Amino acid sequence: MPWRDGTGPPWWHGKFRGCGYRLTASRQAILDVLSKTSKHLSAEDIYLKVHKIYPAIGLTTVYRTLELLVQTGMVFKFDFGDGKARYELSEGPRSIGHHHHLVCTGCGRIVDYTDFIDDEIELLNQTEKGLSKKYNFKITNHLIQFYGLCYRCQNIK
Amino acid sequence: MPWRDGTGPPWWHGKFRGCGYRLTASRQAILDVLSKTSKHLSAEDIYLKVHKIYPAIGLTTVYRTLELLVQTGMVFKFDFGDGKARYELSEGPRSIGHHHHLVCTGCGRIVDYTDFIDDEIELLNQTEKGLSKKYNFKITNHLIQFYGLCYRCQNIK
DNA sequence: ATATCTGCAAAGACTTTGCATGAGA
DNA sequence: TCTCATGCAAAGTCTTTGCAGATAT
Repeated sequence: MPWRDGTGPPWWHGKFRGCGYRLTASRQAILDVLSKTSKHLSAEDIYLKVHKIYPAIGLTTVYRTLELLVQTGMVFKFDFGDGKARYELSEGPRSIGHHHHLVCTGCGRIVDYTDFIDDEIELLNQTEKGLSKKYNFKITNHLIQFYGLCYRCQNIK
Repeated sequence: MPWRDGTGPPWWHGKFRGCGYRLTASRQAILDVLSKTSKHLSAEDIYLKVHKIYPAIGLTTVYRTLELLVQTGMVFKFDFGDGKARYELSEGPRSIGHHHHLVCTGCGRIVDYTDFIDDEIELLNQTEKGLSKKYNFKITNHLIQFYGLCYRCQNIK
């Protein structure tokens, strides 16, 4: 199974092996799309993109694969309030690509920001530790979003 | 219009007047339920509760009212990943009742916590300020949730 | 070989919309 | 009075499920 960039098997292979799941062409293609994208894709977005490189795939498989990926923690599922779920490859809460979201409640525009991530992460670590202990949770992820009006939407009406 | 506890008109009256919306019995009843509840109600939960004190109401009105309340910022809408939206009376990000959520991805249980709110709020204020400036957003709210497994779900399987 | 995965079609769940009636200011 | 609000029923969207055939290991 050749990797198009010659860098060897993607990091997610181990994950699949370990869990006893099969790494099929569909799943490969979905992960491929997710790993190369500009984020915030809905299930249908993903379906359409994957369909181009792997036309045999069905929307059902996309949903089923995403569910699997979310459960194994490889993908994070977001809700920005527009009725459809969005998916992003999860690189772990402390990895380079980690970011939080700023959502415009007027037009739905989403800004990824990383500006304050360091301070935020530091605080989140503490909070996480405290919460784990107090409530006996094993915390795996967090979600931080700010809501407001973008420049355009502030000036409408 | 008598208030059952004799404390005078609820704080939301002004809100309605100011926006030109009518304060109808349905809306009153919905706000009433929201203001007295143990939180995290879905639209249907609210419908059922309101229906008891105001049987003429329809589910449609609940949805329409909630949309209105969310838009005016009086209510906050949450998604905990179980397919239905949840609603909470918003008391403002710095008010007494403000809390964040800890969500069990195993069983869906939700814990409200306030333990670390003060530190979190302080950081959030700074972040908010920075984001507002940099991205030209008028920020009105934020969402913080931690995800993980509760004690029970950690020990299953 | 065999347990897992997939596509299609149909069902399911939550939410929104159209329209005529009813109610607040 | 006149606009805004409501209920009912129907439609809309996103997502999940059933099942027979295909596939990975």
